[in-house]
Amino acid sequence: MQAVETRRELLLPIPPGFSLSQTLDCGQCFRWKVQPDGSWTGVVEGSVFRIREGEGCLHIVCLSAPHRAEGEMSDFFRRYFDFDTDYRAIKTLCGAHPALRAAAEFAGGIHILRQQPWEALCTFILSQNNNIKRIAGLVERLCENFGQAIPALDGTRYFSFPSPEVLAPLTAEDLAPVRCGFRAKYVLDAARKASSGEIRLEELERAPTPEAMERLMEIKGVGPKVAQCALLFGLHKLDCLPRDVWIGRALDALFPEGFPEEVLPVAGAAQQYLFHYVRHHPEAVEGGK
DNA sequence: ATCCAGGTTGTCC
DNA sequence: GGACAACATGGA
Repeated sequence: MQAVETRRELLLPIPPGFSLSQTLDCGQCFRWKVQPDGSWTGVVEGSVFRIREGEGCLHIVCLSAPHRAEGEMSDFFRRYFDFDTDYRAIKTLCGAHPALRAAAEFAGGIHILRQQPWEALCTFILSQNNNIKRIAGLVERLCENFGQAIPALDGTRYFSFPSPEVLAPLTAEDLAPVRCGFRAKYVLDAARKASSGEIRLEELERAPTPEAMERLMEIKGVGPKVAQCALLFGLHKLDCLPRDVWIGRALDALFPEGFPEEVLPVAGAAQQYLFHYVRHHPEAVEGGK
């Protein structure tokens, strides 16, 4: 089946196993909201979209002024949703390990999104020592206060994610309305280093993961976990295995001998299955509770 | 009221 | 090197 596209709408066939709701609600992104009818609305790279899954397709509507030319939306979303990566192969790798197999069976509809590097870095700086619900609130207020308003068809106010250049000159007091507490100074340091070119996020894609991590950790408030999240979700480095409290518990309980070596190259995806699984089955890693 | 959340920093040893 | 409190905020 082929993608069907007009200037504002797109019917995009989905690969087997993909799940829109799992992908948008697994803690890798914070700007998609589920609507009462089950569709999702969100802002990606300055445009507003509404998406629903059905009949083996993604039904995508652009609610803002289309930024892409005719025919370009399908390539854009194929890439955003990572439809060209073979997740079946990843799940086959996971299948050799009972715990990973269970996680992959439960959460195997997840794809690792290709988010903007700056947005991924910034949102995961805000994520530290925080819960997903509140992270989403911080991100929303950051965008409302410092992003650009985007006119949309549905009468709702949407905002772009603020660029490093917009944030760099601000002070921690300026960020008060975001209510992100001690994280404000971290966001500002990241914005300054990204906007000055001291750290060029896009160029880190070429660097090996350990080297890219070292660069990112030059930013105040960026440690190994946030760096790995920025690389996994913003630069699609699938070998990253960010270790938060949930994943830490899961790894301790399920892989005391260490994470299976043959899965390491795609540990980021496997990790995301695990994360989604233990969030819904905390008893599976009982002991840490 | 105390604990916890997709952690990191600064300060002790 | 490792251990540990402190850090803002808000929900359970």
